Amino acid sequence: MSADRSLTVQHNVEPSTPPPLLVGDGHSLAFRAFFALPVDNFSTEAGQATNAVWGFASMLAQVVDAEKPDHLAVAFDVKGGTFRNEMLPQYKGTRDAAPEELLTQLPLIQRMLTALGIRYIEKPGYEGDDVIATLATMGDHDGYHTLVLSGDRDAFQLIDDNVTVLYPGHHFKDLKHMTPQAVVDKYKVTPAQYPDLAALRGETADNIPGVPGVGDGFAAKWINQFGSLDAICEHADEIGGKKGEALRASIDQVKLNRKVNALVRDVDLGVEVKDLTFGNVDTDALDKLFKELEFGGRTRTRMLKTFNNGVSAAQTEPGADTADDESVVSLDPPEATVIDSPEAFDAWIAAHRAAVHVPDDVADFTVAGTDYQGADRHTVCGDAVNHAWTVAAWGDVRPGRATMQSLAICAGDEATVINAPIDETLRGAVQTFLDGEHKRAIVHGYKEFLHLLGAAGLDMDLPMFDTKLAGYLAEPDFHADSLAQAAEHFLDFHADESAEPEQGTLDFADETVEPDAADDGQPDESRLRDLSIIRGLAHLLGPIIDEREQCWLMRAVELPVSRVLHGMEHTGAAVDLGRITGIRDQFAADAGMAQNMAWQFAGSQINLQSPKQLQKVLFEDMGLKPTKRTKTGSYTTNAAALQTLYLKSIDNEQANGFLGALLKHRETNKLKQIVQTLIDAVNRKDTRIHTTYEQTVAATGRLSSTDPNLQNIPNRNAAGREIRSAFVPGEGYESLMSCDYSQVELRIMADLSGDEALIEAFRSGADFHKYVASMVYKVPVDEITGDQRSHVKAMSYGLAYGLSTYGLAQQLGIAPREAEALKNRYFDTFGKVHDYLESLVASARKDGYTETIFGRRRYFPALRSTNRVAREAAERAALNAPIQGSAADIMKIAMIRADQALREAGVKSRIILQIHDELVVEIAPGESEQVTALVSDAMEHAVHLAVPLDVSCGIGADWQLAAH
DNA sequence: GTGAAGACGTA
DNA sequence: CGTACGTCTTCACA
Repeated sequence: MSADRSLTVQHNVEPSTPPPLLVGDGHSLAFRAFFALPVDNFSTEAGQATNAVWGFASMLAQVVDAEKPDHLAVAFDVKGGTFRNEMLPQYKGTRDAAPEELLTQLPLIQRMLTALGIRYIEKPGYEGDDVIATLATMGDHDGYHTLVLSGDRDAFQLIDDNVTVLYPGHHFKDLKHMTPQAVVDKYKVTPAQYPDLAALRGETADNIPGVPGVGDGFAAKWINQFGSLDAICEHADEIGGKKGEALRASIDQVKLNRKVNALVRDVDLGVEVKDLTFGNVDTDALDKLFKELEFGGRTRTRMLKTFNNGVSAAQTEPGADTADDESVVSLDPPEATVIDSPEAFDAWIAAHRAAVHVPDDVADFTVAGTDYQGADRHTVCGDAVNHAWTVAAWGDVRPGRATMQSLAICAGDEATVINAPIDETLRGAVQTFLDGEHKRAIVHGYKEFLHLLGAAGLDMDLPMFDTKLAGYLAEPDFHADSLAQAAEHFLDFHADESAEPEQGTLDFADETVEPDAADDGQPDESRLRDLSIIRGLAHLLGPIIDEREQCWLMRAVELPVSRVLHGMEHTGAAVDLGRITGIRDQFAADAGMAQNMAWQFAGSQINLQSPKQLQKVLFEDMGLKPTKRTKTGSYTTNAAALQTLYLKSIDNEQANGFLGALLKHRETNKLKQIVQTLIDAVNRKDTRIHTTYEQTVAATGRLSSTDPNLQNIPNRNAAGREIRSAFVPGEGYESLMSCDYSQVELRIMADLSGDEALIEAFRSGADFHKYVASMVYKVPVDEITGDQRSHVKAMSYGLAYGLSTYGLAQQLGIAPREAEALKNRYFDTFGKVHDYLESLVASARKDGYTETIFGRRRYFPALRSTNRVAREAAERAALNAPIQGSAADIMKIAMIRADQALREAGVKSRIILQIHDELVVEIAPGESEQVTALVSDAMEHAVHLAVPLDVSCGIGADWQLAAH
């Protein structure tokens, strides 16, 4: 990670073209905004949804900022049918197909456009697309360069040298500039031919059927072969095969499609392009509207900045607004006082204590004695987040090498800054403050903060609120790498370049700092800004967390787990350097041998790590028949493919020999690389590896591990497992213990589904998979074959992933029909599991999100995608999220309980690693029995389910030997 | 130098 | 055509 990171600014690189005319497709934008933003977060007190309005404003502003048009208009559909309905009865004007909650927002959007001084145009009997086509044609005629902002591909027919369509990608942000060349590249036809292609293919979103079995590819092929749709129809008889047959069958439909998708370019709009200027916002109307919609001043400022020419937002900052708009928190940096004596510190705290109001019942929430079964999860932070101490520190947060540069405490609009090094007496004063006030403090990234504090000899018990964790709970699919990114995402606050931290200073918690960091004693402006950003985030996120009843999740689970993780990272895992370098050398030797052998067979020294070179050797030089393709269309050379090729090439001595050596090289070289990465990560001071656990990355609630990743150390085969023997107890410790949950996810499914048969399978205490197999196949347990057991096992595990029968068949090497039969038998036996899994997807579709046992949410906007692949992927993820997430919650609670139990027992043993369902504990001499009992109890009783949680523990002289 | 692609390690 | 991650190497680009 580098310290000198600059914000990436999107520049539109078209210096030669004049400022263009921008025409927006109002309906398409509103639709997009509606589905992109959760209604929950965007509704007025009265219940009016505002997500589409806000999203519309934000998207349009974004595009105007990027493209800087000098003329602007937005086209809308008009309610009721158009001429198209008469031609095609099932045709749905997009407007009539929209959900009610979106429709009520369209008038608000139009009101907003009027207030912003932007022309919107609608024409009865026509669609917005026709208006756009007409404007683009008029613009073309008048010499403008026109940009059409639309997510509707019908607009592609308008593209020429003077008309570009801005087509949103997966994220609205990455707009594709669709030029004639871009259309040809993507579809292999010209923009003018695009409607022909669309007519053949159909448009599922508009309920327009095309030729069955014909997609973009075939449509383009025919168009290029015959020149046009008309010509294709004339020569339909000459096209063979099923597709030709299908074409002839739907020829009338296709012709109709073509009529319907042709846009009208000469609607009488009663305006001229030159009149479509903008830049005069009616601030009174806008303020009135935004007040109704309960939009904050930040949105207002953004709108004025983009749409109000000449008049700066600051000048028109509303005076009347401030009275009724307490919701706006200033992001101006606080006034700072640098302090270097305990007396001054105490005085500053005393003087600012009055600005902090946190009710005792909020402050005194404690985890001790909390019932993790969730009897009382209705704790709230309420308004306290706006009246707390904001505490932050800056420096290098990497575990094992953390250093703190400065620390700041903020109350109200003022802050005190303490620069390192902190002398003994001042440190005492600060520690006293932290001990007394931690419950009234908000931070951003408690774990990172603890690393910084620790570097200065300080510590702080659980704070009241953590904006990093809150942001993660609010939106687990979004991940900010820095505080600045969080500010951008949640607060729409863009750090301007002049305020960029100067070289060497560092961010908050996520990056390293140059040793020569500026040290003039003056508080850095960007650090003070960080404080106000944290306050802004708390102000925004506090109510969201409260409203979703996730305050308990943050305070009783995430924050305590942060503290445990800090300890694990700080402690690190001890490594036997001699052993690990020996392992590395062995793998290196094996890999070298395999490489030489592969080179001999190949006859040249190709790079075995280059898929590209391998493709050439295997599929061109040796002429082997490829198995599968990668997503980009080239032939895969992955292990599965190589294995298949290897087995098929027994009679080809050269290929067979090469493939064997290549497979061997793949395996050993990978292991060598893994081991080398670990060696590089060993901290020379203590010969331990200090990983970093990311608590806000995995969307399901799991942790992840980086720098290095200690959650993917090989464990599946003997050679790889050997690496684990290099992890050993450190100085003063005698062994390692590994405890893991068996089948947690399946147990969660048993509990949540309430399936009596599956619950019984777990309660019986027998070999679980064998027992399930006997139920599925209806034969006694002792007659279950190895195949039956493994098939059922794969089925069980596949359930939680949304595994298809095809995938199951492939994995087990059986026929799809057999897999189908297995699935049917399985669900006959465990019917409630089936119903439960379906209900997960159904409720996600209905509510937009899934929830774990403890109320952790994940949102799935893609469930409403018209793209089948995307939608089905979302369905599988929605199925998996509550199961994987609940397992993650349970493990987090187990970690908190285990850590607490070890502390209370006063033992030296400590948790050092977590691998999703496994904990590794470093055991001090004489503590093994006691610690085994404490940790396994903490894990087994983390929650109470309808089935027992089974934990198995093992102890050994290294991690490998601790396996059980 | 940066980013995408491909590969592969874990639960 | 199975979820969730992180990291390495190569290769094409700036």
